[in-house]
Amino acid sequence: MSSKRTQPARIYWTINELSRSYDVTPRTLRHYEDVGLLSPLRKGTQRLYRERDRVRLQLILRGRRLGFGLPEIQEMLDLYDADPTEVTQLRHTIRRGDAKLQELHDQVEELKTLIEEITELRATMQHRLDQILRQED
Amino acid sequence: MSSKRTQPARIYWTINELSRSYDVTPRTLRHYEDVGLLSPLRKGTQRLYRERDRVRLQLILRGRRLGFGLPEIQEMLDLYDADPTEVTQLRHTIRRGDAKLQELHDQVEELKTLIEEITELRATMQHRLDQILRQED
DNA sequence: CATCTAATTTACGTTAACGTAAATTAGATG
DNA sequence: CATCTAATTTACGTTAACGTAAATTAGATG
Repeated sequence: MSSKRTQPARIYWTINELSRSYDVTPRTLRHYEDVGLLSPLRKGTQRLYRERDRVRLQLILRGRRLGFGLPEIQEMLDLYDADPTEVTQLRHTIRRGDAKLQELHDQVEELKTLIEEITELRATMQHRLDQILRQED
Repeated sequence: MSSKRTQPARIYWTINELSRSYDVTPRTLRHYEDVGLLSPLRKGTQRLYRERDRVRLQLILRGRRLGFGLPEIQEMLDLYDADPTEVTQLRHTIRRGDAKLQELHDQVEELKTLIEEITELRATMQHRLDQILRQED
């Protein structure tokens, strides 16, 4: 098992640094904070994002690419925040994790079905194309 | 190869019949028509949905479950409407189908990664829970 | 101290995907 | 013909996820 706890190259990022490296606007980062997805530190009035915020942002953006809404992304991020000393919390969080996993598996299945259908459609069109081109000779 | 062209049980559905069987409101069906996703016949002023509209509606609703927007769903539906006698159209549609397939494959990969992460998180929480319960004895 | 620059807050604007209410119409039925 | 019922159109409303503009602030620099 490879050890975790590798030193991150940096400790703090400003809003502009973080927004540039993930190709989002500062406004987007502030919005994610407004709805509770991120919670950077403050140095006076300025936001300071830590490694934790960076990781969360990556999860958020992947969630968006996958078509999830921010509330649903929130639910998934919450899974990472269960107090590991509280039996009740652990039990509940495991249950919700299982439910989410079920949904995600279903979604993979639907995506695969869609891929199959388009693949078959593609093949049909290719055959038609080949037929036409052969007739032209 | 099983023959296609099975007789559908019915030929026409009204907007209420269709909306009930797919658990959407009539307004939703009208909206999909407004944006060009469906195009039912008219008997006077009344809409008549055919088998084709039913199939399209299924594709639309699956697209929505997968998190796609209506314009993106439109693109995918367009793949089914290429004129199979036009070489140029076939070529273009095959290309766009391939591009879409690439995106869908990427999306499956991201989903699988997400599933793996949550699965591992679940395992970690289960271990913590087991530890705590053992200590209580 | 004056001037930049990066960041901030406030607040109104926009797009997508319908919801909802109101007024109208077309057949079916007694 | 009167009355229902299922549909229709019109048009304004709502939520999500930010965009955008304006006014303000906090350090950094000459």
